Amino acid sequence: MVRVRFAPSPTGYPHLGNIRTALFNWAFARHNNGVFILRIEDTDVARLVEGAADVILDSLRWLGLDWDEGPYFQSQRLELYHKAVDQLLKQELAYRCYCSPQRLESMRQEQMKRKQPPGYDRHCRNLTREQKAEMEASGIIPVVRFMSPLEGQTFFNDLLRGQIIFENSTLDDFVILKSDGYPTYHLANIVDDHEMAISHVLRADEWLSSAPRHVLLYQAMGWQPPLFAHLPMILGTDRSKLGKRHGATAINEYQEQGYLPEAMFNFLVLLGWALDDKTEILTRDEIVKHFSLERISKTAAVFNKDKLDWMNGVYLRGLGLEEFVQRAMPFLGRDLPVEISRPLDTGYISQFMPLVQERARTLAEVPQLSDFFFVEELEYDADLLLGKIDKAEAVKGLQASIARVDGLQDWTATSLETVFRPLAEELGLKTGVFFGLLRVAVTGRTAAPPLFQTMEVLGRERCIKRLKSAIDKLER
RNA sequence: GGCGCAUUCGUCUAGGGGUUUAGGACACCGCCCUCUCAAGGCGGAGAUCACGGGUUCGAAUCCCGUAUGCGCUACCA
Repeated sequence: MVRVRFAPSPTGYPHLGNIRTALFNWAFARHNNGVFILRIEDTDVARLVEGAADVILDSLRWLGLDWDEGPYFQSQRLELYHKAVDQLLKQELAYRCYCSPQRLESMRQEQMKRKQPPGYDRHCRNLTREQKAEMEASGIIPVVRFMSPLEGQTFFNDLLRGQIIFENSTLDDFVILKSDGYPTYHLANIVDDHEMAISHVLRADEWLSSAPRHVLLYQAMGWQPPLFAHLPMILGTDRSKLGKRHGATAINEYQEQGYLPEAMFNFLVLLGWALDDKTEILTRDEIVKHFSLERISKTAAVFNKDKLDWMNGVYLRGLGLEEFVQRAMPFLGRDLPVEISRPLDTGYISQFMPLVQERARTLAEVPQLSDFFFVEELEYDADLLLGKIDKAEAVKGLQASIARVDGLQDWTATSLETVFRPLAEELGLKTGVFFGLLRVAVTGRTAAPPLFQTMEVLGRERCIKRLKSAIDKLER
């Protein structure tokens, strides 16, 4: 039975890398009809970020990474860890350490200065009974350290990278229980993974170095360790570990920026995993069907926003009109100028959304792509009207247009086109130039959806008003 | 500094000894379509597969070194 877990710590908002790890775990579980467990590793009271756990849960829900068990909170399972610590203490596989943070700090400084590998000097490892009693009496609250073997090797088989071997002499006596009574990651992690019968630990590469500690702890507890696979990391553009200085990294920011969860899902799975030599767009079902550890790459991946944008556009265009409108609505409400009265008219919006849908790469672009459909007064620089023609020609063209269109029988894209094409010729203007003039007059910009379709949606009244206002602008 | 992992176009990747003149995608450039933009179609440029040694009839693919990058080296996860 495959049982995997995603075990984030609520010390910050989940970034792309965290979520990609969650995604791989989820996909692995679903592919194997296994169980996906969510566990919040909130053992660092000092760095805990208010609300982070909720953001983590929301982000997972947003991407549809549903969990079968949990969320468990380690802060509510302290007895479990204390029990393990007691066992290790009793077996003399761990010991209390009374060293002050100051002593540890100066020890490290000294080691650095001498270019020695930093690590706990095992000062408290061999305290005499009397010394221990003395320390206890002094009122110092100790930490508990694991008694690492001084020689030999610790090894395990990483599912992705093969046999990994560490010299025990390079390991120090790491802390397993802090003085505030909370366990460290290392201890809590192995206790819970054992307790929850985790079969595979799929976690980021950054944990590889501490894996031998975990193996040692499993051995000390007399437990069978799970299988390990250390996943490649996701790096920033500068190839370093993802962090705040890389701009938007928290997954919820992408939601706010108008990325579709299904696009994000697809994009993220391809950061470190590939189906074959050409498939880029995969449905969630296809991913579940084909996902396998063997096809996970071993090298860290740089996050490429351009490709995400492209992929999001693909998904956006694949949406049905109604679906697209529904998804775009919150963004229109949020970003359209405040003067535009709400609630927005869905019927009207649905008329031009097909035009916008083809052009948007994110939902957040929808408002700026379509604001001229809403706004009463267009604001633009009159010079835009004068692309390749002079003022007189422009005014003449606009006046002729108004005259021609004022009494037009039916106001549709096709009928408008049959009016304006000949008019361009009459005016001696290339269609590109003439239509460009009209486009600016009607939309206030040089790049917009097809002119006549736009005019049809805008309606006669509004179009004529805008043509007139363009003349005003020129003559002002 | 020590330990560990990694190294194929700018980026994401395919490749698991001969089928490779190293394939695809994003981005980039050009052409087509076209009222602009976008989308789409076609084409192009872009990787001496980090480097150096082996093994082999034959290596991007296996082995060993070197270099570089990243990670860890906390009473953080």
